[in-house]
Amino acid sequence: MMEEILIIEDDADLREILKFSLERAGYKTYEAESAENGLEMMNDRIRLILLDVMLPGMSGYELAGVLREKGCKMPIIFLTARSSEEDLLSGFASGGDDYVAKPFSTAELLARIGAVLKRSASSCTGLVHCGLLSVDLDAEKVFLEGNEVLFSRKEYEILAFLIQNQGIFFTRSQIIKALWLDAPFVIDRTVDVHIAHIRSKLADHKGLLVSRVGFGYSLKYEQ
Amino acid sequence: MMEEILIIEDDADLREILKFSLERAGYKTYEAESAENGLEMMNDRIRLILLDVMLPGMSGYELAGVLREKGCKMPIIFLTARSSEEDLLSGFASGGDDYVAKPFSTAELLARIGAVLKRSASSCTGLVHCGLLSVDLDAEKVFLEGNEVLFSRKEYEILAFLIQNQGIFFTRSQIIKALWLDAPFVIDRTVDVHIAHIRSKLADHKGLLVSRVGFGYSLKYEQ
DNA sequence: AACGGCGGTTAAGTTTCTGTTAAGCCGTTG
DNA sequence: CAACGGCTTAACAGAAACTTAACCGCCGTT
Repeated sequence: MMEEILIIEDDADLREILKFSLERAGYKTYEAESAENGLEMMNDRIRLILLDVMLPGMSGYELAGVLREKGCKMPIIFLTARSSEEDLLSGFASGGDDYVAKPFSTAELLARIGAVLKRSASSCTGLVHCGLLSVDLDAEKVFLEGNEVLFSRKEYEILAFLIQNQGIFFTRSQIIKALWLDAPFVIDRTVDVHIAHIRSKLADHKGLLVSRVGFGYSLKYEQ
Repeated sequence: MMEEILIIEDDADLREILKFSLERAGYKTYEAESAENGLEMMNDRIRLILLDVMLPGMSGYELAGVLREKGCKMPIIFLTARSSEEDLLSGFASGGDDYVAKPFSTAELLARIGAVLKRSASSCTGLVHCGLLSVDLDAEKVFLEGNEVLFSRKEYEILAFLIQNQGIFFTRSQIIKALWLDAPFVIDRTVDVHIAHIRSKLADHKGLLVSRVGFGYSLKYEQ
């Protein structure tokens, strides 16, 4: 599934560079040359807005304010020529998620986009999702395709830990340090066994719980 | 991943307003009504503390002192009545801290929070770039043009080492001394092989990883 | 033109890591 | 007391990674 990004930038050259870089990185892009134009192109498929602050007519900040007032929580990355503190402040004040000063490197921008998208993907409730797997951290329950699945305590703790840090790999030692607060002298293999049990309960979704030699285990929803 | 903020404020109304504003701005909040209470709620997920200076029992300043003594470097934003004690504050304001005088606007507070969080994040950011290559030192992930590329552990260690010392050449022996802490008797050629693997994964960006006779290997972004 | 030093690559052997099953231990429950 | 479930360790086959050795090619020197 391709992430869609709206670029709002009046400089045609920069817009073209952004479009090219983002599409090469696998994003689908929409382009607008003004805030008004961008507002029209808004739709709920768009996952992120790259927003120039200096635009003819309505400024980027104003647009951000309008969007937030409309209840639109989409993440915004502001592009600005000036790197003064004021810009940063007003960018955040209008609810922006990040801020990149021109000139910026493509790699930096891509990295920020990745970070912002990832951040916005994980929600703030006690319910955490990873594909068709959901964990209710408050009730300490696990659901697979909407049906509750029972896990033992240690299995649950590992699963909850991993799903709260999706996409990051943890070695057995790290998992033990994090979860075996009372008995930090447990053998690495103990984790393996719990992982095996978790996997068997994940049934058709074993693929969510991956391992990488030298890096450990991670819960990740791909594709 | 959502930023978590601890609010320590004894006025229930103000606490509620803060909670509401921060959560609307996308932060997760914890609330405490006293310094002692706040100390209990401390955990290392919390990225920022909003701390009233006038609290029943232990004051905000005292709490800050206790936290700093415990080696806790978390940024703190003090909330204080306008008239008083700015000298005292300015002494404290070193090291990522800030203060906001009551009454304050939500926008101002959010801006300050954003600035402080950004400052504390960028001061120790785990993201290092070299051209279109990025390495996330925290998540131990490598990105090429924004797409993740998988490296084995040794490959990753070498790449991370080189990108953190961009532009400097390291001989095979130096690399071995730095990275093979457990087995410093490894043959030089081992490094060559890992370098070859890394290069093949760098695809169109092999040019970033250069070698110089007699000097060794280096990661450098030119032009 | 032959040689030797050096870097790059490939292929193989060896080691380490992973997934799984089985079994022992312990506290709880009936 | 026996049965049970959960946690932990042990053991082993298969997979992945690491290391070594050997080979190829480049380049400067003789």
